[in-house]
Amino acid sequence: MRKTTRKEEIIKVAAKLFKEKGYSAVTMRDIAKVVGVKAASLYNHISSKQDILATIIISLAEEFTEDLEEIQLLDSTSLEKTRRIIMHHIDITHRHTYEMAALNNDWMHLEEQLDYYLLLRTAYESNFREIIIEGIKRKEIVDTNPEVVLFSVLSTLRSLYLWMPKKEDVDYKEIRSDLSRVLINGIKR
Amino acid sequence: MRKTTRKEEIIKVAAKLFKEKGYSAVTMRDIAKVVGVKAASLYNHISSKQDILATIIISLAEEFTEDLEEIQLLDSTSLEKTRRIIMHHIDITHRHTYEMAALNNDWMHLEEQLDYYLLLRTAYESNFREIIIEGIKRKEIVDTNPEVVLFSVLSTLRSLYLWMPKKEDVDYKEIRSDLSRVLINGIKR
DNA sequence: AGAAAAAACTAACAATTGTTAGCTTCGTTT
DNA sequence: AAACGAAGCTAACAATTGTTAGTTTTTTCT
Repeated sequence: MRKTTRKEEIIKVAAKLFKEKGYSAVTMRDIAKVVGVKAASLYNHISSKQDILATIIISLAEEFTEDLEEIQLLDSTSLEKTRRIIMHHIDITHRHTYEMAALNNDWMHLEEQLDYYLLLRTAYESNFREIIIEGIKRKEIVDTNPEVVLFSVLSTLRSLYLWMPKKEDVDYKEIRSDLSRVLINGIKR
Repeated sequence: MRKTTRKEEIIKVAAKLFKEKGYSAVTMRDIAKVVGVKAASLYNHISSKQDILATIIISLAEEFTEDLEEIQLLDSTSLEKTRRIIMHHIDITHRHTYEMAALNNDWMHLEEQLDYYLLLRTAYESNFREIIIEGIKRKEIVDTNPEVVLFSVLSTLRSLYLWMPKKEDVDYKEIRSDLSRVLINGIKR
């Protein structure tokens, strides 16, 4: 049982608020109020508002990158690799629901780290696209514009954070199996 | 050929900026600069920043509502109704790409009109859900949690605005047929 | 051409923003 | 008990925000 530091608490609170109103609409005073502290006190733990955003987004983006690199090395069919990407995506979203909102909606407010983030994102999409193209070649995946296949899967996964928390009544593993089935059905040949 | 009024121009420029940075991060001075005018001059045409946002979101939400009500009255299978919803959604996004971003990301910044917007959205989702449930009953749609089916389709459609403008090279009608095929494949029995 | 209306401008406002400086309080270690 | 560092506080700052008032320019209509 790790004890969460104040810094981690601030970042978690910030992520939750960013999800509700977006980075720009959240003030340091908003974050401080939820943490139970004055705004100036936050600066004993973090160096800037921008720093909070970058921490949230970059660590999440790196987790996605690592997962995908691992999957690429597997000796599996393209469809199986795609299924694993979907599963990982659902798992990460389940663990980091608020952070996913920032990743999706507030990345353009990154400053120093913007280029690095875009690099990670582009690489992720390229690698996923390659898997899909390979799957189409091997006749595992339906012969449709690969861009459309990539988009239809990825956009659903990326929106999952909006929907995940509302459905705690529905079992998480049930969602995972139902959703991956629907997504795979859409693209398998 | 209707001549676009200054008010319409302001709203269009605002929508484009809202898409790029989000409502909260866009200032009246940003909008004014693109229009080619001083910020104070905007107020000869619109009554507030909030008014711009509400105009964008509510008119789009009402268009979705009207389309869906029309589809509900049709004497078709559930799968055919779903196919039409998908087509309409793609068409609207094609015509109002920037506005879709505000609808998706900035609705929470509505004030007076927030409740009305939520009413429209809830009704839209309920009506769509009913069509899906009916389709599952009639064994046209795969027997999966209807919430998952609804979400997987709707989240892809709602993200389309992010992707539509990049792919002007791909023919719009080709996207429409490819994407609707993938989505329908995912859910049909 | 001249009047009226529409739309632009300048200047300013009150509020809110992220952040810093300097000081105090608390818990821990010696 | 004394000393120290971590983490809180108050007060303030310079910049930016949406918006208004008052004035001037431009367009429209007779």
